[in-house]
Amino acid sequence: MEKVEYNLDQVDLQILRIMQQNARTNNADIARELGMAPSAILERVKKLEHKSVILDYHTQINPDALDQKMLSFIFIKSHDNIGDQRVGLLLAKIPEVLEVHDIAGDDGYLIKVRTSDSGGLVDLMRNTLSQIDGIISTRTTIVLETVKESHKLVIPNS
Amino acid sequence: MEKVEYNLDQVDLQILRIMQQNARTNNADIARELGMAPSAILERVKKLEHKSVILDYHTQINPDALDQKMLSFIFIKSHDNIGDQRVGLLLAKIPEVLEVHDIAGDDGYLIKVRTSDSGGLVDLMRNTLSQIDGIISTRTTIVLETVKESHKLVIPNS
DNA sequence: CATACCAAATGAATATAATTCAGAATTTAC
DNA sequence: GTAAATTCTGAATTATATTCATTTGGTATG
Repeated sequence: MEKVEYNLDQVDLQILRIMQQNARTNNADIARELGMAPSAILERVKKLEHKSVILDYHTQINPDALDQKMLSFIFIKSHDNIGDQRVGLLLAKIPEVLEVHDIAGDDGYLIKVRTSDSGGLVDLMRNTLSQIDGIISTRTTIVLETVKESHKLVIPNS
Repeated sequence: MEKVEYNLDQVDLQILRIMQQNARTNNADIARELGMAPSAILERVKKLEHKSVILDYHTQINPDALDQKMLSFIFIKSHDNIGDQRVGLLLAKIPEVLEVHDIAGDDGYLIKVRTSDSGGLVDLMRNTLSQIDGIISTRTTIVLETVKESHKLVIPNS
């Protein structure tokens, strides 16, 4: 783990707040909102990108529109030891697997998976997960309905 | 549930693919890449927004930089009946609660929570969750490390 | 088939925004 | 305090967004 200093000031936080709300807000608008020159904002945004404060600009697409109506969470018990993430890294390579979290307690992972339907989930488990050596067991939780799905972090006021 | 036709053609899918990769890719670049006029792309993007195919443009911020190092998933058993989501909606209002999923089987919810540290999590559970009437029990899963966290859907080739 | 119709694309014109950079202002470190 | 570094401004240039009249292509219809 590297020690990194992020050192965000008030203006940085405001920029992040605006861009987290809408990643396509343009420089000029941000500048107007903060009462600064667009060039200053541009520099700051680039710096935030370089410092890996901003990781990505992402378009959230309606899963229904792409016929990915099914969401599931799967707990996976593995033979991975502490510090080893072989199984985790293999899971991460699967496109339908959106998230892979190494969790405490159970020497296992929690993964988030999107498929078209239950058939797609079964296929994934039969054809892909079963190919991964080191998986001991799985426990699947099916999402009936998503009430909230945000990626917006709480940005401190100061 | 409304019946909606999304009717995405090849060009739409390509646009989505590009924009999912980088939400800040500009119109002109997309147009160049697809060999079309920028104005045509603009129209399509606006239509995708109106049709709610594109839901949001979101900046993914490094949680460490905002001192939100702790990620947890909490299973919540509630008194909500089928079709009722009172507890779910209350959970959704909590800013630290990024996701709320109504899950099958347990008449409960799975929520994703980001806090600064374990103290922040304890605070949240003591001060906020405990205020919600109808929660029967909680089971917390702590994330040691996130191996993958993507929001990119699998976009079909055709 | 010809015609009308609709949806979507082009391309030119205009309005805005991004980007660069020199110089001024501010902050930081000693 | 002062030098060095950082950040800001504002003007100039380049590039992009946006609008819109016109064209194109597909499809239904008499």
